[in-house]
Amino acid sequence: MTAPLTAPETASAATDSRTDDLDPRVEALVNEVIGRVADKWTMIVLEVLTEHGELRFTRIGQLAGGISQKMLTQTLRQMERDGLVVRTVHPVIPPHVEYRLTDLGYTLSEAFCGVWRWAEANLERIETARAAFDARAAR
Amino acid sequence: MTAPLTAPETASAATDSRTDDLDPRVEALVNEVIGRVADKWTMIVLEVLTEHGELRFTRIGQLAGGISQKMLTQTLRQMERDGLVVRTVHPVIPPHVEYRLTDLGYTLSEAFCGVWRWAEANLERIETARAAFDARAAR
DNA sequence: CATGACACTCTCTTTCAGGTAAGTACAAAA
DNA sequence: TTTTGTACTTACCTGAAAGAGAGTGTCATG
Repeated sequence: MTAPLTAPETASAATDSRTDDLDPRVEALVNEVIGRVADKWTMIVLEVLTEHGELRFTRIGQLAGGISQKMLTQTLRQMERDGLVVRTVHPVIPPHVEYRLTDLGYTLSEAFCGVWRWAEANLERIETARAAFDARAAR
Repeated sequence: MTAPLTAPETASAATDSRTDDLDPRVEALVNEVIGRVADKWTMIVLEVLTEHGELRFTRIGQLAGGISQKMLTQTLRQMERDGLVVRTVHPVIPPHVEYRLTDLGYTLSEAFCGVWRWAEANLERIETARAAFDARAAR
């Protein structure tokens, strides 16, 4: 048995090995939510909408840069489902659909801002660390 | 031409469509860093090490839950390379290797804490939104 | 001499995210 | 009548990620 690295459950079930520190199912949901939200395109769309306010489909695609229609639709749908954006359809002849962040979307955007700032602030440190590591490994 | 959704570059190169707000290459790097760091296993290992301090390989695997040795090694290597963890090898007979977060690792952990907290705080809102969306879509 | 402990490493196979390209619906404009 | 614009679907395909499972090196122990 070399696989998944399981904890020795045989030992004290009381002491436990701290598999859950807060809650069993909350942690799972939090992970799932983060997993979805930490998605590349979701983050980019979030940023685009944060900076430009209400936009329509094609425009978001342009501003996001390099996203396919398929992924854009998909991302937007998920975000709508999660309550991060509102989709407003104007029933006119050439379709006209607008997207904008909800309050929830904005708060998420702010939360991510911390990570974004961290990345910006520590870019150099990371590159230095990488260079050092690679140099060490080269031997 | 149905693909990648490009911006109309034909128009004023001066006005630009705000493809870069801060920096062309910095943004790319930031994205790359976030992409790596926002990885599922990286976040989990980060959390485990934040909460338990210095740990050895197998123990991290147990605490992370469900990670394969392969992914654990890979994740840990990347984190080491990026300067997020230090790997200490004690050259004894059955190998003994310990991992702990660097200062950089801690700061990242803190930055992520914001997102984590956001997820915890808004779980219900998200679930409600999803339920509402699914109900609407069911028609 | 076989076994076990520990931290990997290697290979094989499956899964799936995401890209490409084409199609749909509808009406107004050319 | 063909084209245009807009916001999507749908079908197909591929490369990369990740999981399973076995193998490696080393020495102490039984």
